[in-house]
Amino acid sequence: MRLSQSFIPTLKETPAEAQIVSHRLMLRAGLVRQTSSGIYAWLPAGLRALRNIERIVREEQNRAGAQELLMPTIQPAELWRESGRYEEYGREMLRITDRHEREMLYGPTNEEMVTDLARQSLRSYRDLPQMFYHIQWKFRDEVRPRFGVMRGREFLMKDAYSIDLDHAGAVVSYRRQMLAYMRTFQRLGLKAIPMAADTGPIGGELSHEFIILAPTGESQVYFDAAFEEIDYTSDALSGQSPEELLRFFETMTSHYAATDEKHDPASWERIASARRREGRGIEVGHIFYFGTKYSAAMGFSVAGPDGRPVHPEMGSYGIGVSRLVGAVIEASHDEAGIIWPDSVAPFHAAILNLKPGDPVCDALSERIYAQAPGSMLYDDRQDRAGAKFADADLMGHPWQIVVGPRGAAADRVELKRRATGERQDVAAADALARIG
RNA sequence: CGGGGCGUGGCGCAGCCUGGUUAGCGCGCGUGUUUUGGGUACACGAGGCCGCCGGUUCGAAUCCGGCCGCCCCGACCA
Repeated sequence: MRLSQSFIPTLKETPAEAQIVSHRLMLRAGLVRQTSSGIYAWLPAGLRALRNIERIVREEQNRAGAQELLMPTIQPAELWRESGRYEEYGREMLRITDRHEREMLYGPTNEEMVTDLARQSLRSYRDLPQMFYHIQWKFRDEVRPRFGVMRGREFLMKDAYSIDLDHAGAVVSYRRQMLAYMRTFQRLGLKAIPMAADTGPIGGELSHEFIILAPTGESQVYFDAAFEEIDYTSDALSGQSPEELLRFFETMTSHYAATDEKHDPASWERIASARRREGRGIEVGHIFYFGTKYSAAMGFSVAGPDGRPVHPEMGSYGIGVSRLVGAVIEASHDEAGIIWPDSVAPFHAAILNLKPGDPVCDALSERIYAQAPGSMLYDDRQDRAGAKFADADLMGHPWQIVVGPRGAAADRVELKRRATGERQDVAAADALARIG
């Protein structure tokens, strides 16, 4: 993408409404613009980051055996009356009436709809297990939206649903999702900690929330260093047989991890002090096992092996995809701007042409850009070098390829790694190979 | 929902208390010159129904009332 022709409106000053660092940087780097309280438009660079996160979430869901589908944003109130949540959910649910006076709602989650789809077509225990997911916009009419996309009213969420014949099967599905979550967050460059959690309005008996570490997180968290040491993407964890999943789950739940509300100093003291870790955390995912809560309430049953009807055991698994864009920035930034992990960055590298109009600089910049126009942002603006450096740091590209008159004459460019600030002078021909 | 605050060119703000001539400053934007490896300097210029509606007044950005929007703290959440 050529910056001179792109809609990436960066800001030198911070808009007054933005309080936390990710919100400020998202506005300043031209990733999003607010259209109403808690509702945002995603601009080209922001959308690219959002799509990258979405892609990783999708790959890990597929790997976990979940099938992607896409359910609507608007749902009929009737379904929610069946489960009893239409009344329960309260003002947080955005209710809509269509022209025929039918009551509808903008979905805050999809348990009812999944159960309805399942009961229409799943009739036998032979049809189970099933695991579905979709990545769809949700709406929760928060009393007080804040923190930019981290706590918006409209947000993009991955929600998955497991349907198993019995408790044993449901627990395997639950563990499978837990592993997918750890892999997903690791690939996003985040340190994630699973913590036992309350089940809230979704209900159920087994639940974990996933907290990622960020210096500006909302809550204090305490955990065992073990969580930092496991490579969740390793082959050892790729088999996913029930036995392997059990071992994994036991590892996850055997180590201490708690938010400050549930922190137990006595247990904490029992951990070797060198292994104690604490920090600030942001919740980015939540998984629930809720058994037959919806299948029973909504009359979803399948024929069991003995011919008798059985209510399947279900679970649901959410990841706040749009929230993660903010969360990644909270976890990775400095005074100058965003520091994107390679896997999330809207652009892998920016080419900074320090002297546009100079035939040598232009030719060299164009030559590099032509090699990978899809993954690079070419700063071809008629602007001062300082402005380009500042914008590139703000936008957080993992790499900057600096093309200046001095180096270009010798066919050399400077590579800057955003995360470390490290610079190296390399032959132009080697530049792309060096940055992967 | 309880408590607090704010709406003035694209962004950040001043002016409002103590109504009165062309509504101001910085940044950004445009043109020209200048500068050329970390937001250059100078000059000229464009851009505003002062959130909306109503009231008071000879006169309202300024005073009064209502409405709308946005932000912060708290309770609540992916």
